[in-house]
Order: sequence, then C-alpha cells, then structure tokens
Amino acid sequence: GSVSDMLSRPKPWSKLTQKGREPFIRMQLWLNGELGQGVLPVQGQQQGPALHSTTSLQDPLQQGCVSSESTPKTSASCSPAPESPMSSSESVKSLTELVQQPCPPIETSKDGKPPEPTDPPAPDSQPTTPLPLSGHSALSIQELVAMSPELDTYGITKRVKEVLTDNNLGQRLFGETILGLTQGSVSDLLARPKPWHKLSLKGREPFVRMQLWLNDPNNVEKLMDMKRMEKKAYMKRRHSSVSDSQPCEPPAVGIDYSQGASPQPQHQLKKPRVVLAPEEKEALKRAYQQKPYPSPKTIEELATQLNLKTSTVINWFHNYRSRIRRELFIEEIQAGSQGQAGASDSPSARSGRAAPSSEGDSCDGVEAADAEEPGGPAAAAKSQGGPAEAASAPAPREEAPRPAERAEPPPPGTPGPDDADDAGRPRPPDGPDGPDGPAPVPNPAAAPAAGEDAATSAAAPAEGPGAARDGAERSCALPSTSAPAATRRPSSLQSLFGLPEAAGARDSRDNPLRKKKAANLNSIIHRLEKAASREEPIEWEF
DNA sequence: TTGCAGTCAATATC
DNA sequence: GATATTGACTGCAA
Repeated sequence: GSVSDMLSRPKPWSKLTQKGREPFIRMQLWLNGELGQGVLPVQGQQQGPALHSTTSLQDPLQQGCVSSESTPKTSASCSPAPESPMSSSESVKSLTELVQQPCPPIETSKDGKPPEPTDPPAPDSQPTTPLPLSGHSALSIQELVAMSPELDTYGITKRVKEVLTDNNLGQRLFGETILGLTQGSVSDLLARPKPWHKLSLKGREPFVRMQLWLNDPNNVEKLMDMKRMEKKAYMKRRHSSVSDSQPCEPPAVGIDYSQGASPQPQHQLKKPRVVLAPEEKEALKRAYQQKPYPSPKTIEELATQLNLKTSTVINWFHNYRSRIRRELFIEEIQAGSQGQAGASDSPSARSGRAAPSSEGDSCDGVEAADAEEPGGPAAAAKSQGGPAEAASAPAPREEAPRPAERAEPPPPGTPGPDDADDAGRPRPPDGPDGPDGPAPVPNPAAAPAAGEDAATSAAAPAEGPGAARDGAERSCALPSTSAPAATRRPSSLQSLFGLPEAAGARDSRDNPLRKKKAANLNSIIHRLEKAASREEPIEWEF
C-alpha cells in the first residue's frame, strides 16, 4: 500500500523528511543499479548499493567529525527502522563500503585530465576501484551530502592535513584521487575551510569525501598505491617519450598542448595570466575600502587609472570580497574557540548573519570591521551630518546593521542601500555600502586624499589615519595569519559549530586588532566626508 | 545584471 | 617538487 501510494503520489523532495526521502533514495539507487547490473540489491552484497536507512547513510560520516549539534537530530532519524527488512547492519555496511571506496573521484575533474588513461595500472588497481562514477557513486555522494549531518569542516581538514603530511602524500594526489579537485583547490580548502553551515551542497561535497576518506581504514594505503602507480606510469611515459619522439600524451584533438613550443599559434592561444603589481593591488584595496561594491562607473575609472581591463577590476573585487569573507570565517572560528564553546546556537541561526559581514570585518576591511564598533563610526558619521554623511555612511553602515552581532559579518541579506552612484544596482546582501548611500557621490571624488598621486599608491593618504589604516589592513588582511591560528585549535571544531558564534565574535571584539580597525574606520570616514564635501572632482589617488 | 560559490590553473613561494 | 596564492571562469540565484 505504501508503495502504491508513493508511486502514484510522490511528494516533492523538499517536502519530505529524511525518513520520507529514504524510499526515493532507494529507488534511485535501485534504478542506478539497474544500469550497471540489474537487480535490486539485496542486502548490500553487491554493487547495488542498498540504501537501507538514513542510518546507513550517516553512518559513514558520523564516525568522524560530526558536530554534536546535529547529532541529536540525526539520531532520531537514525533509529534503525526495525520494520525495514534491509535495515540490518549488513546493509549499513554495504553503504559504508560503497562510500568508503576509494573515492570516486572525479570523473568530473578536469576533463582533460586523463586520470588514468595513460595509466595502465588503472585496470588492475584493485585498491582503488573507482566507484561506478556515473552510477551510484556520483549519486550516492550527493545523497550523502544532502543527508549528512553537520560536519566539522575545520576538524576534517585538520585531520586530512595531518594524515597527508604524516604519510608524505601530496595535495595534488589527494585532490585528484579523492576529491576530484586540483591541487590549488585542495590547498585552499585545507587552509581555509568554510564552516559547514555556510557551504552549499556542492561545497560540502569535498568535506564529505574527506570524511569518508578519513573513515576508510585503508585510505593511506590506497593513496600510496596510487602514488606508486602514478610514478610507474610516469616513468613509463617518460621512457617511451624519450625513445620515441612521440610524447605519450594523448593528443587531444585540437587541443593546445604545446602551447609554449607550438610554432603555430594554437588556435586560441591561452591568454597570459594577469598579474597585478603590488601598487595596483594597493590601489584596488584602497578603492575597496572606500567602496566594496563599486559602481560600474567607478570600476571603469579604476580600470582606466590603473590601466587594467575592467573585467580584471571586476574580478578582483569579486575575488577579494569572497576571500575576505573566508578570512572572516576563519576569524570566527578562532574567536569562537576562544570564546569557548558556549551554548551553541543553531547553525542556521548563525549562518544568517555570518557570511556577508565578512567584508566589513575582514581585515582589510577596515571597513567593516570597524564599523562594528558600537557607537563607532556610524555614530561619528552621523554626527557630521550633511551630505557628507551620506557619503561616509557606507562604511559604517555596513557594519552597523547589526550592532548586536557585530562580530559577525553582516547577513547576506542585509539590505544594503547603496551608493548613490550605484543606485539602482542590486546590492549584495551584505549591504556593502553605507547606509544610504554609498559613498560620496562620485566615488572617485570620494576618493581619498586629493593630493595623492595615482602612481604612488603607497604615498597615499598622508593623513595619519590613512596610514594607520594601511597598517591595519596589512596586518589583518593576511589570511595566512588566521589560518595558522585556526590550525592550532582543532578541538574548536565543535565549538565552531556548536557554540554560538556570537559568543566568539563578541570576545574577539575586545582585541586590539579590533580597536585598531575601529580607529581606521573612523579615519576613513573622516576622509570620505572630507572628500564628499569637496566641490572639485577628485580623482582616485593611489 | 550583479554577486556569489566553487573551481581551475598559472604562477609564486617555500 | 610541493604548497600557496590569485586572476579568471562557470553556473546559479535574486
């Protein structure tokens, strides 16, 4: 009867509870199994992944760094369904095994990358039998992600780093084999993991894979095997390429391989990577401090003045905001750990505010961070009144939004009005700009000290404040700094998710850095106001 | 359209 | 050679 009902009147996924989703997962797996093999997988014996219960799904994950918070919730659903014929421990095992297989990597991974095409060993590689990628593996990982309890991303990455270094395993190998990511992405992920509740489903996947990998008792051996095989393949290739002129690389048709050597300009020569000069970065940072969300016009001006493509400037702002935000996450974690776990508030709750503010907070961000000060900048700005205020408002405003949780980044949703010049533009949730207005009208005008010379960014604002700001910026902006600290507190993971971020954040407020930021913010506001009140158009000075 | 998340991949740095 | 940094790109959501 239940089956009939389910088949004829399936509820939308979003309306299903975990338990309610289970049958659909089973069906999906069953369908996938058919693709590969055929029959409904009875008891996890064969490939057909038998998803028995949520328990089975979570099991593999729960062994690891699962945040305590989620546990309760899941535990409920975990209760082995007695009624389920398949809910035997075996079935659970099957799923676990499935998931724990040497990860399914990445087929998705770079297309071009022939993980093993050239690798002869692949076939025999028993240890790392890749999961049927297309089949359930891919699906199951997604299902796992969707159903997994909250994981301690920080703890997971810490453990992964330990295992990798202890066993002399590289990020590249790990990333391509286990996560399906490139070395750079792995490095970034391991160094600056975002808290679980801030990750999208896709973003959680690598962490689930890491957790599963950590749970796999043979994880290291498998990777070692891969390493060996890779080496073997490399030697073989090298050998053959030396002997024959023909490099063994499979010439992907029409692909530009030899780009450097290629005599004839490959169709579509790769464009050289843009590398911003330090001065350019400085200038952009300054601009960011004034307006994290510059208007198209401002971007245009910046690009012109710095002699960069507008797309480069746009990308820079996007990347910078995004990275600053991440730094903030780390900061939060640290703060949280310091603050000690306290009562934990629901992740979701936290998440709300967390994200965005980052900008402000970010180190560089003199901007945001400072804004947080309670009466701070905002107040100051206000007092000034007049048009100027509006202009200056931005900064303060950003942060101002939620005095209560200042430490946290402004919620993404924070409505942010924007600058006048940007008016009309959709604003990022954070509400980047000042309260009402974004920076002083013409941004450029708002720009810092007039006297500065674009070229000499360093020289920038002669004002004391400016200088201070720079210092602060530098000191805090560095991600690296935070990272290390983070690493230091492994246990904090729990606290990370478990404790109310607010608490942590609050604690952090007292630190000198924060005060410094506040001071910087004030100075910036002051400058902005000054600039805003000027009549003559001012150019960006860097 | 704009912003963001997640990545890639070139390049820097260790 | 491994790892870190970072400009650019893709896909998605509002």
